[in-house]
Amino acid sequence: MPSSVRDNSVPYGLRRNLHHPARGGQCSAARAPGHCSDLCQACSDITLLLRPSAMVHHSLDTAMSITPTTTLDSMPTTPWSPTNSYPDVPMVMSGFTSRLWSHESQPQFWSKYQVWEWLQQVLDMHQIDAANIPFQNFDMDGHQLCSLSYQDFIRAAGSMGTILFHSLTELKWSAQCHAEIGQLEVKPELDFPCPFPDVSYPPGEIYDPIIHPLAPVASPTPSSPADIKRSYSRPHQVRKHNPRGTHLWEFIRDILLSPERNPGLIKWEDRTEGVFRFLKSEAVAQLWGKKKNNSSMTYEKLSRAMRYYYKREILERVDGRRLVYKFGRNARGWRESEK
DNA sequence: TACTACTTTCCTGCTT
DNA sequence: AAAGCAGGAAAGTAGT
Repeated sequence: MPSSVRDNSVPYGLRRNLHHPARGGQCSAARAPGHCSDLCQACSDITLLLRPSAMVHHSLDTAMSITPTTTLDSMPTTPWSPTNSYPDVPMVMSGFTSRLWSHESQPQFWSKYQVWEWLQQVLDMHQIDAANIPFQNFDMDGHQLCSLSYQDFIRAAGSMGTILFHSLTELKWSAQCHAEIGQLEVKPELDFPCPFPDVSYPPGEIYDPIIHPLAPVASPTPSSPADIKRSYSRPHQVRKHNPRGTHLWEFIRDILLSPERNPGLIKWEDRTEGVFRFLKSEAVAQLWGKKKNNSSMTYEKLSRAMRYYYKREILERVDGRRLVYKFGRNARGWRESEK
């Protein structure tokens, strides 16, 4: 239908139902967040994602006082990584329990070794040369690390201090989010004041795995601190310019690779085969819309874009399963071996 | 400015 | 009945 004859004064969801009488009554809030007086699932999901302020303040107040249970010399029994911190289990909000956010994933409980791992992974994520960070200044465990102020980070790591502080803050935030997520009061709020003035996102902005790629997913875990230092010897790498910004499939991929920042949105169905499923389809669409500054983004539109990827073999069809997609031969960066 | 790649919007028909 | 999938068509957006 030519756009000239489209009735754009009527929301598409309603227009569609007008054209499609079988579709009356779907929640239009998913298509127009903030305009729904009754809570629907999508609104609730978004709220959970966008409303961390209370949790964060609580996190900052209380996290520091937690007594570490690890010693300086204790070594982790398992490598610290988002993948093994988050087993492939359903991660819907309501079912999110503390077993998915174990002590070893909380910065407060890190050993000295884990602090170094974190340093390495932040550097990997930002492709920063290790020479930029004086490791001797971070010869401490997680409890001590968490007690550092922003200024302490600046003193310890110079310009890198901001990145490190930012990363640690997010991890503490995540830890607290996950600890409290089950008790979280659900309200239809879409904006929140940024809790970290020194490292703030723009007002109302939510975590974006592309803009803020702080989740440590970049590299294999070294077997020792010595390996960590050796791995830093490579020259500083420059990110490949992506003139179009992040594509949808990359956005989806990065959510999958950073589940601790977007719990319960998308989950791997088959990690090895690249099969994944949307758990909160409208929430993902809202997140994508937020990134594209498009408040009217819906899963319906997002899924159309996803279907275009079939032709380009960035995605493959998964027949007979709703909300399930599979990375295709032209998708890059999702395999564990590619990290 | 034109071209291009990619995404978004709208739609119908169908399936789950 | 509602939600999701498939895919055509066209418009919008942004980089070159």
